[in-house]
Amino acid sequence: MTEEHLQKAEQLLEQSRLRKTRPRLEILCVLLAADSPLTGEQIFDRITPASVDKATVYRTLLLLLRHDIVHHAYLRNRIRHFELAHHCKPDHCHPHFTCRDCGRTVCLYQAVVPAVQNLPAGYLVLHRQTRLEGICPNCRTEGFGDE
Amino acid sequence: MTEEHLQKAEQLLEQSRLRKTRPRLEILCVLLAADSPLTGEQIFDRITPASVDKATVYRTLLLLLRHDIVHHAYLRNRIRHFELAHHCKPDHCHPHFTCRDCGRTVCLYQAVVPAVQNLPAGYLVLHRQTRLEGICPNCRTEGFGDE
DNA sequence: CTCTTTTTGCAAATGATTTGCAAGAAGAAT
DNA sequence: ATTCTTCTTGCAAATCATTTGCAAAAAGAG
Repeated sequence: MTEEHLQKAEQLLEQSRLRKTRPRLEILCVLLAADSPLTGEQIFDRITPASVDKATVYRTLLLLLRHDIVHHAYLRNRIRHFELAHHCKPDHCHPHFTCRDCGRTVCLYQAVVPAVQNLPAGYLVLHRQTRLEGICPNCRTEGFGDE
Repeated sequence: MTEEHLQKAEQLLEQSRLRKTRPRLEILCVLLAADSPLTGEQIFDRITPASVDKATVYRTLLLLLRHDIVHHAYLRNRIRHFELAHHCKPDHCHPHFTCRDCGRTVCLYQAVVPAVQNLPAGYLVLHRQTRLEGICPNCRTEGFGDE
């Protein structure tokens, strides 16, 4: 929990006029330090041990979700993953790539998702989400070792 | 459970060399008759009452998933939705549209999803999934009534 | 510093999905 | 058709992520 993250966390709460409490700051700092979406459990584990209850973690994530400070996605299984909404445009999130080999998920911030073509008339799209599945660069090169 | 669906269901099981059992046929018929992805619970409810155990429904769906006869997606909440893989190409499913108003999800079979642009080098994409959220034509026109 | 309103911790509840296990079908072999 | 072996099912109980009730504790206003 660096000083820089802490300040950013406070700023995020201020912007939404939310009280600055210990659990909220802890959770935001964890998310600020993360480089991929995390589950509630993972967030709980990364918080200063036992300083925040798990129920509070989930409750807080729901709050942050309502204030659009974090976004969530179901990446692989039925477990929800959370990440800061930083890199998301109002109408769509960056795509998520999940590796079938190592199971890791990465956010592809720089990738561009073109609009869906040939949409039937009458649908108003407010939000888009793209999930990619495959083999990550890491796992692809690893195979070469023993062939 | 029409005769036509029953035949199609048997055919699907044959193709994967799976035993034709009562629960499997029932479940496939439900999915063949559905026009949108269904949850395990919904499938259970639509089956001839009490003829199949709920655990069997889930177990069977997992089996069909492994044989690529059905696909699944998390559409709104943590609940899994299942549908026949019929309309899916090997590398991607049709997009799903979920209405924020009525909550219904529809499959947009005719929509075209362009490939993601500017993907970082080294990623091998095997599967794509697109989720759209917004207002459906039905809910959009409904608003005009009382304004 | 007091007071009012939110939040939190703790424990227990939920609810979708899984799993263990013995009884019951499917399909192959006889 | 009957037997046999293997795969499936039903039932009940277990999981596990997530929620919820409630009284105690903290935040921020006055």
